[in-house]
Amino acid sequence: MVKITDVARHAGVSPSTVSYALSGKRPISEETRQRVEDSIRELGYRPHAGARALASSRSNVLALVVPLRTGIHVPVVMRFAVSVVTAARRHDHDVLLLTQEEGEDGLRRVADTALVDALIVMDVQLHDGRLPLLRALDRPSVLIGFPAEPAGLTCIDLDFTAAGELCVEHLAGLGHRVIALVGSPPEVYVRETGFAQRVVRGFTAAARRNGIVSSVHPCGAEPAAARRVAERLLREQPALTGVVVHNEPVLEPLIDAFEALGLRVPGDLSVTAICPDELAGRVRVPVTSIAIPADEVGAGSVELLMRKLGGTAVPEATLLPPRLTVRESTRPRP
Amino acid sequence: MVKITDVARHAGVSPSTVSYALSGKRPISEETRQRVEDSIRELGYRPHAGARALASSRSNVLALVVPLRTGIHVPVVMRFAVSVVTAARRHDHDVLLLTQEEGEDGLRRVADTALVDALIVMDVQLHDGRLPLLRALDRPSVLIGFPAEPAGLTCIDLDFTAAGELCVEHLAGLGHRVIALVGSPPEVYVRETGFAQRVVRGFTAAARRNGIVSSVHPCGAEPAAARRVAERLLREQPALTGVVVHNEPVLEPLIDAFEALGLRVPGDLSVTAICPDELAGRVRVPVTSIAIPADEVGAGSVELLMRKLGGTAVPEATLLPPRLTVRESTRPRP
DNA sequence: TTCCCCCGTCGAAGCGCTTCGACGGCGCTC
DNA sequence: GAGCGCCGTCGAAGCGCTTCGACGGGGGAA
Repeated sequence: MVKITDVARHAGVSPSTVSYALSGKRPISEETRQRVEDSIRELGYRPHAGARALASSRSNVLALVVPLRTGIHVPVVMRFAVSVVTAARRHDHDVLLLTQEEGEDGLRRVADTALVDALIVMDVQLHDGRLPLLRALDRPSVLIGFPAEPAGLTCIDLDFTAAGELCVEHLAGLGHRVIALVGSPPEVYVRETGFAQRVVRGFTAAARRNGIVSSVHPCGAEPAAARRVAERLLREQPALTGVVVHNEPVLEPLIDAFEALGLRVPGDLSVTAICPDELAGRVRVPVTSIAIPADEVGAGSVELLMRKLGGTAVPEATLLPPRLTVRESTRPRP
Repeated sequence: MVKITDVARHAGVSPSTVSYALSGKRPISEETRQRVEDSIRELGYRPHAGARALASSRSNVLALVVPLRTGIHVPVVMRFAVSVVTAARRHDHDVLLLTQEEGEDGLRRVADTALVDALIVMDVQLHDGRLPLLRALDRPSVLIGFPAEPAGLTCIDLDFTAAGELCVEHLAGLGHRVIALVGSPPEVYVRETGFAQRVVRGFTAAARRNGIVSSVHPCGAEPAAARRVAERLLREQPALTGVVVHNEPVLEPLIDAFEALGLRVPGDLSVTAICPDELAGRVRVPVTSIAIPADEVGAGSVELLMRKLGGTAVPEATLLPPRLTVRESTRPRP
């Protein structure tokens, strides 16, 4: 293994000069820096991560806690994870993967052993047991999602309330007067996952504001559940002309079910969704939708952490505004 | 921060004794160990990961490279990742997440900086550019999947050839004489991803051996592609009574498409799949399937790495035997 | 011309842990 | 009863890096 002293000797400088040339924490003449860089390249020097972490008390590693519960859409989680890794690399950091399963102990462990400098926690519940720990930890953290009481924490997410509202406004603008929200699986609401409830709140508020008849229907992730919901909607809301879907795996089956029941999309029924663009565009009838901005959220959470690590204050709440993309599944009320 | 010297002082022993009590690398009297453990608990001591890594030249971190290409089923990737993390934790290791995007440089970086002790690489291509690097690296690695030339490497995966065969044998045993394989998206074959081609090979060989008329059909991941394949099969193979599906997202849409074309499953058509059990059981007609043993593969890859890190020799190839679970989608030929 | 300051560099002191050699003391063996 | 060996523990030497204080020399100000 080639170490910093080897580079120093080869470049004819002291180890500290090599270190400063690398970190830029003190001025180094252009000429010396060049020599050092040449030596580094020539010898293939790579600083030892552990030694660096020990001396600088910075590991340059971020912890990412991913959820593995039922009812959450795995591809979205993966997109978050990938964007976090990519953004972290841009800041010369790596990402340690933790599963929800390890829970609080895992968080405490990686923080206390100084394995990581900071933490990103996904899938936050409204009353999440990890919140006190995160507040108490001596390391910065960012939550993807909002708990009921976010004071003292840093949170980032799509503004799901506004997303629910925006879907309704869009349908209202097209003249629809009776609409329904097909939501996440029941267990997601039972767990009090913030984002699902926020969609409901936005949806309901906007409907009331627009004098629209509305109803909310949690729905399992299986096609059969979608069919049941579709049948029930037709039965109970015969005047229905607009549907908002917040449940990825069920989007296409639901449209199929409506069509099987004789309702054309968008002819008889306008459908909007809150889901990844990729999914919305891939459905048989491309669906007007609000994207889950996984990349922005992932990159944003890393950005926030970097600022906190740098000692800069950051806002406690970062809500990304929803953007609605009109596709072929919505149309003015006939 | 409480360090090992604090614990030592508190327990009335030397730091090295604390270290040995923790690692068990030298005998420590039961009484002393007890005192040390009490002190550790009382003071809330956590060894500093960087210091440990520096002194022991072991970081207790594994690198996991996850794919993010199109055509591979994300939930399966996630299951692998989670099982790797879980297994790693059982061996007191953590997992660093790398994306394919970083490529060879990322692998070299985490290995050379001693950030990780060993590497797990998923989604290996038949002629993967990373293979020479992995062979040259001074750190052990395990591939999930098999390249064309696995000599000098350690690989683990489901025996996809045997899986393809087993599906055919099952259908043959039920009397089916004309069968088709609906495979992964075309790009997966173009990339020469080992597992997809192995299924084809096993499928074809077993069909020939059993005197069965067979055909292979790559298929995109969208429902529309499934419908096209279903129509084409009916047109070109009117005598078809058995289908093997190796394409997760398309499994249910394909069955729907067959039924829409008037073919009942399993009445007119027997269907088997190679896919996660979770998916197979969730389809409207629960599908006879061979599971992707993500947990065994993930845990197995960690186990192999641990043995390699321990200096034990391990087999170059570990092929997990396929297990077929009979559900409701297969039936003797009418 | 002199003084001061700052730029660029060096040396040394750790960061917190592991590990190796050493060393008492006890129980055996012969 | 003397000696050998082993068990349990200690002390010290690093592991490879960062960082702090120090210092020589050159340029600008007075």
